[in-house]
Amino acid sequence: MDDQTRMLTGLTGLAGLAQADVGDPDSVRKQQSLGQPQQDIGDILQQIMAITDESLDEAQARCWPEESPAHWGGSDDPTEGGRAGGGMAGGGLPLNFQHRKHALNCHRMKPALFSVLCEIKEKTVLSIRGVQEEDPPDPQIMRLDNMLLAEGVSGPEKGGGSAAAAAAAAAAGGSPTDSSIEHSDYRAKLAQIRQIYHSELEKYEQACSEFTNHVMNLLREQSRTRPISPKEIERMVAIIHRKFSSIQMQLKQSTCEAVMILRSRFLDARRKRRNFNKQATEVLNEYFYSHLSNPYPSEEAKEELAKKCAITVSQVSNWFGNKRIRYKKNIGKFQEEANLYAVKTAVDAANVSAQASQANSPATPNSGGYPAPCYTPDGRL
DNA sequence: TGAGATGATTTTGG
DNA sequence: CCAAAATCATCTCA
Repeated sequence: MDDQTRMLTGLTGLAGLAQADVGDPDSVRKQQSLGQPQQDIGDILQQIMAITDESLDEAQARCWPEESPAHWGGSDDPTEGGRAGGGMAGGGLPLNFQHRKHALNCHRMKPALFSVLCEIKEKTVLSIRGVQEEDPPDPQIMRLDNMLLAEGVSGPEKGGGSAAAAAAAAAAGGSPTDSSIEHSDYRAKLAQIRQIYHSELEKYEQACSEFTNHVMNLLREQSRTRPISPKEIERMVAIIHRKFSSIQMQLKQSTCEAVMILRSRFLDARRKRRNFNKQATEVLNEYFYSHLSNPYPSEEAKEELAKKCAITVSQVSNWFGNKRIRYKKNIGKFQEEANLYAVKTAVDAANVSAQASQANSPATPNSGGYPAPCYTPDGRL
């Protein structure tokens, strides 16, 4: 960078240009001390301007001086280039394009000029572009990442996945035997998804790094002939990564969808609903009808019932919720059942041998609770 | 195979 | 937040 600043002090025209284009106050100061190589710089600058002013066709045409040798003159005199750039494009030039290019490349001022051009470019084009290209971590992709991690698709090999699945299975509250069968099935499918996901991800990553390398090499190569700063290359790499990450997001999205479908297929409790066994229903009904005036078992009662029926507490709650609403909705339909359990309870309580009774008197609402059938303690209705 | 039963989940209301 | 009510999805059985 030292070289560069030293060189800058001599850049009469360029400093002006930089100031005009970029508004860099420093360049004003820098142009005040003029060194010896002023002539050379002016010359090179003119040449550069001439090149940029030329159309591609003109430049190409000049690569072949033998086609119009008379046109080119023969002078190597640097003062020849002292005219305005625009004029050069129209009139005869002292050097053909390749010669000029070579001369420029070999010139000792070239690195300094190049870095100045890079700087100007950076400050104009790139800064404008940079405004809309800030990339905060995409919330969408973060969400997808989190979900994939939680489902055990990404992240550590087995631990996360089976733990999450086990937790889900436990939450679903199925019976241990068939849940383990379905569980292994689920795990197999999840592993399949996981494998596909990882292989695709690897493919994308490989393609991304290959492409990035390719572009970087290309830009490095080009940076020998046109002003490309390392920062610009960096920026390009960032752009490529953004593009690839948007592709990755699609992969993640579809993986998430696949996992969700799998989950709903295997782990949605409704999909593997089993009716409670007869004994369990009996226990629950017994409790319900014997507490018909207040069919709301306490937490302890629920736990007790859950244990007796080999189901979970929340299943007991569900059962009572369903039972209450369905009983209330259609008392008539449950009358027979109510009587049956009423008899049963009464008999148990009185500890006397009961005789079956087919009477079905209409239920009468009891105080504040659910309508209950009438019965006497000895089992007669 | 379809209607009703039933367990689970979601929505609603206090 | 809890229970009621509505709804869903599956099971059972004629």
